[in-house]
Amino acid sequence: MLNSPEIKISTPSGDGEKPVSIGAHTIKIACSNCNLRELCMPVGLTPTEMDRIEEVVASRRKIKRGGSLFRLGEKFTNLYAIRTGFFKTCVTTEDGRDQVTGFQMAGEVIGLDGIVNDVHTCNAIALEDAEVCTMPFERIEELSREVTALQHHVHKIMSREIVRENGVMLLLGSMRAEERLAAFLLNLMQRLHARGFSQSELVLRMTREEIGSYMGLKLETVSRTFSKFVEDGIIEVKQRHIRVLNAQALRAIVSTKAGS
Amino acid sequence: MLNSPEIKISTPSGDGEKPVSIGAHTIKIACSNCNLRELCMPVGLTPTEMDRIEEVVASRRKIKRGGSLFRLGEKFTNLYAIRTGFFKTCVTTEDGRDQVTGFQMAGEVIGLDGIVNDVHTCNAIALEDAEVCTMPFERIEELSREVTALQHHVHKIMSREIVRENGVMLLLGSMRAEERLAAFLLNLMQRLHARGFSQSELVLRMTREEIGSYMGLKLETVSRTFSKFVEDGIIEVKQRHIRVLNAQALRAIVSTKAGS
DNA sequence: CGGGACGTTGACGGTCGTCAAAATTAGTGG
DNA sequence: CCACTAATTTTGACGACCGTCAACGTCCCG
Repeated sequence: MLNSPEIKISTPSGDGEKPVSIGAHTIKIACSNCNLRELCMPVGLTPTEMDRIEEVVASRRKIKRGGSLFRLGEKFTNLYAIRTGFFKTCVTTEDGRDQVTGFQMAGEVIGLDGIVNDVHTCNAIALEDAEVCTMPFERIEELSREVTALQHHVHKIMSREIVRENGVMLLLGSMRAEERLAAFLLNLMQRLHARGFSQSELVLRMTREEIGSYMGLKLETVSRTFSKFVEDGIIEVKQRHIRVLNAQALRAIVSTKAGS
Repeated sequence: MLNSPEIKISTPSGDGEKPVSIGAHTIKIACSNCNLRELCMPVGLTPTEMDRIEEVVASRRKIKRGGSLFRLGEKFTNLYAIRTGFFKTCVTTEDGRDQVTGFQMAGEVIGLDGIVNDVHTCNAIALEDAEVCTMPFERIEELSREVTALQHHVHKIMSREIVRENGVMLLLGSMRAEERLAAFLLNLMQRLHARGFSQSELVLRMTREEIGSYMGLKLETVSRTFSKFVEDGIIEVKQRHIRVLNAQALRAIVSTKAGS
């Protein structure tokens, strides 16, 4: 609902092979070695195609926690594949409104909003120290004219984002606070699990206020609702550490026809 | 906010050249003659490219009011360009929830949700008798490998949809009923105006309930809010006919920092 | 003319936002 | 390592906004 559920990589790993420093230089970027390739890249590529796609990945870039990958109004030139870390994207209006439009984690692609007008329409902020692969969009377009699998892949990534946003609209338009937050937790768990993390434990990288913004709620409501889940024995909360004791109960909350 | 605002075609027309029947057959589909081409098609094509793109448009299809163009769960094969008529797209869940995710009018492309998994994830329902151009997605992909302008165009259309949905999320997540409906009316007006219709008068093709679903409100709230706008002298309402008396007031309502 | 879909309006209540205060944690500099 | 401040979180009291339920009015179409 919040994210398409079919993503599941086969070789999960906590941190994976970092760009190891040998003396003064760093090992060449190599998607073929990257444990996230099944998330970022098309499957079933020939070695030749793989090589060519690696050329698209121009460089890596590190972002400190709180720093921005791109900002609203900046010229669009690159898409970014997240290697490590956690981002939020948010739109802001002149009158000071601010809306988190998504949270992105390793293996996800960020920056698609910039394509229409060659300008980014949202901010991408790192919620923890992060590293991204920079992919000049012009080169993606060039190469996807030649490598059909890449073309498909780009289309699917964009379509997936559209479908994800449809799910968020459903959530914002018709669910009550408990349902929204249950869906939110389930979605995070599912995505983290697909990356090899625990099914039941997770660490929130964002504040209650950011969760609230994403879910169309105030931070107090987020806090209260978490507290209620704790009372009901559904989760344990210790600051940003959350342990899900009863995932089935969360699923039941989401699919309760109430509210509407 | 609800739709990207930069679309503006230069040769608007009320109904345009329909597929005129001459005797038993219909005039060949010709994008080059279509008055909507500036909405559906890339600009600056060579005549050769234009010819090739016309081959992609396989056929036309008429949908009666209330009929569906595609349904949730159906196999995805085509994108559709709306020639005439008005559609809604909506997602439904097992537990009976229903959320309108967008309203589409002439010149807009519909069906992008199906690309990720080759299955449509929403329903597209005609709100009035409609006609669409059917564009097999495989052929779009083929041709956009060869015609760069088409490739750009496809990417922009998808990105535009992502940005539109970001706007809706902002609206659903942080605006109050009056703000939502003011934004809704302004958006419809802007899109209709770009198609050559009046700046100030519009006919709603959807029910209060459908507006409410899109905006995350109940139909009673929609009705009440319209009534309030009437009291305030901002609009006139006669059933589905709406005349905007004070667009500036609507804009002021949207950008009031109130609410969140 | 009559039935059904759609729209309007009122009364009432629930959910969630607002405001405020206190508790806990994180971050910073000595 | 500790003190101190800022940031985040929790909890409570209260009220506003909007949903719910209900009744009535209007339009459309056979």
